[in-house]
Amino acid sequence: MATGSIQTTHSNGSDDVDVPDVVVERLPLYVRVLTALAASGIDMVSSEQLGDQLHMTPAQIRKDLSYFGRFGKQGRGYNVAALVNKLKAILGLDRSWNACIVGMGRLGRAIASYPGFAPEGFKIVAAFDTDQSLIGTSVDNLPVRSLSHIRQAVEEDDIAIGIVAVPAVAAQSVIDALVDAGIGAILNYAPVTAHTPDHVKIKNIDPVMSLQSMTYYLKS
Amino acid sequence: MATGSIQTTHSNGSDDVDVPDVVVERLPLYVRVLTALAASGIDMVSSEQLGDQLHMTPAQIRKDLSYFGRFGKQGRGYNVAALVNKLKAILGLDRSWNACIVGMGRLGRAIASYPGFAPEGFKIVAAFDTDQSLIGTSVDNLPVRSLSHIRQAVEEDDIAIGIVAVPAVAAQSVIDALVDAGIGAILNYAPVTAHTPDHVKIKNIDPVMSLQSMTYYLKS
DNA sequence: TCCCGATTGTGATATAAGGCACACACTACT
DNA sequence: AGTAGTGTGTGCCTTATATCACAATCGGGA
Repeated sequence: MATGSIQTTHSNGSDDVDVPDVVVERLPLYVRVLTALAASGIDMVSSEQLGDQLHMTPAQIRKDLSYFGRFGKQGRGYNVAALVNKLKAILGLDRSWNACIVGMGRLGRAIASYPGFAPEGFKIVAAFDTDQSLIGTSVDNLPVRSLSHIRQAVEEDDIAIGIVAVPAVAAQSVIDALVDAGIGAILNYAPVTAHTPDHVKIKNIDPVMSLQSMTYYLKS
Repeated sequence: MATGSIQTTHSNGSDDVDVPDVVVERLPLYVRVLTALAASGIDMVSSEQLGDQLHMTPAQIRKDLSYFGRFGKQGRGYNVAALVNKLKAILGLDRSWNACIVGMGRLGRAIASYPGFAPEGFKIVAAFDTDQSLIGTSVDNLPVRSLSHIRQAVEEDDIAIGIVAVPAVAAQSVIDALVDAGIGAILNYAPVTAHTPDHVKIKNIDPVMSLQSMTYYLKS
């Protein structure tokens, strides 16, 4: 089970082992504030300043960063531009990624035309559905194809990410198909607890569930 | 800081203290699978069966439930219908909740016309924007009003939840306005780390950030 | 009625995450 | 060059979360 692990803290190169998921999930947050700081002309920042912005303790930020190297200078803090570049490289955000959407109903179309992905390097290059009346149509110049073409498309277009926007009942089989086609990560909008093999990351977007847990605190 | 807390495990009534957030966040998951089980005619379920479906250990499910009471029977498991009702009551899902949307751009309109909220008891009863060219228009029979009317609307329409779909730069001030108007929970779609006072829950929906953390595992 | 197989609820234990606090490093100023 | 001030990186401790494992309890069949 638990692998005896040494946290080698080399300053360069990619990580050696076992960075906790929670840490990885915070990195995009750091990238975001750092990018904003850079845009406003700030070029040096301390973990305390970052902590103020993010409502975290400075120690947590320093420790998170220390999983990947030594990026700061004592007495000075972090160079904003350098750190943002390092973090982007660590996250693999120094390149662009191709994604496909499965499910071109109302939700899928909204996602396809969401303008927030492209500027961050996520390109939606293919769209699939099983509904014959949708296949052949286009959404924002993106032709909707039959789901049966997915395997071929993943290879040809180097698609690493699948976005699932199908009804709950269809979700697991679509996810299986994506996994089978060789996709590496899935963003799932369907309200189901889907299963993937360990080598395929999956994250769920579920506004209803978010609301359903917040009401607990409302019914004071 | 930490309140010396006794975990009173009364079977009835609402909780007394301090249930961890992680536990509350899992409850909607339980509600969902239990509802599905009920729909397929199953009326008794064990923690092991639930664990299989949700990919969790049975012990975790039992312990989560034990924060709120004793719902199972030894040797038999849980009565599906009874448990789902209990959990819904605990989460405050045995009633409906009114919500408003702020920001009626592309994203706000997509959220407003998303058909998934109403069946779960979340009613979007008001929409706001600051853009004069949007105010007065309607989205799915929902009139878009000036943000300056928010306080009045929250009181008159008993709005407990605010959904934020404005650009990043405007988000914090909109959130402040919602807090000020007396809202109790916020679902934030803007890509910012927003701050609220302790008594106002906030949850973020951010597909881009989800993608940005998954790429870490892709860049093998 | 009594016993057997099943499954809960929960104290105790293990693991994971977070925070503290300080030695060390770097800059600037005299 | 020496010194004061600042802020990192990290060992150690605290807190939070997950899991184990077992006594207590239930229903059903002999």
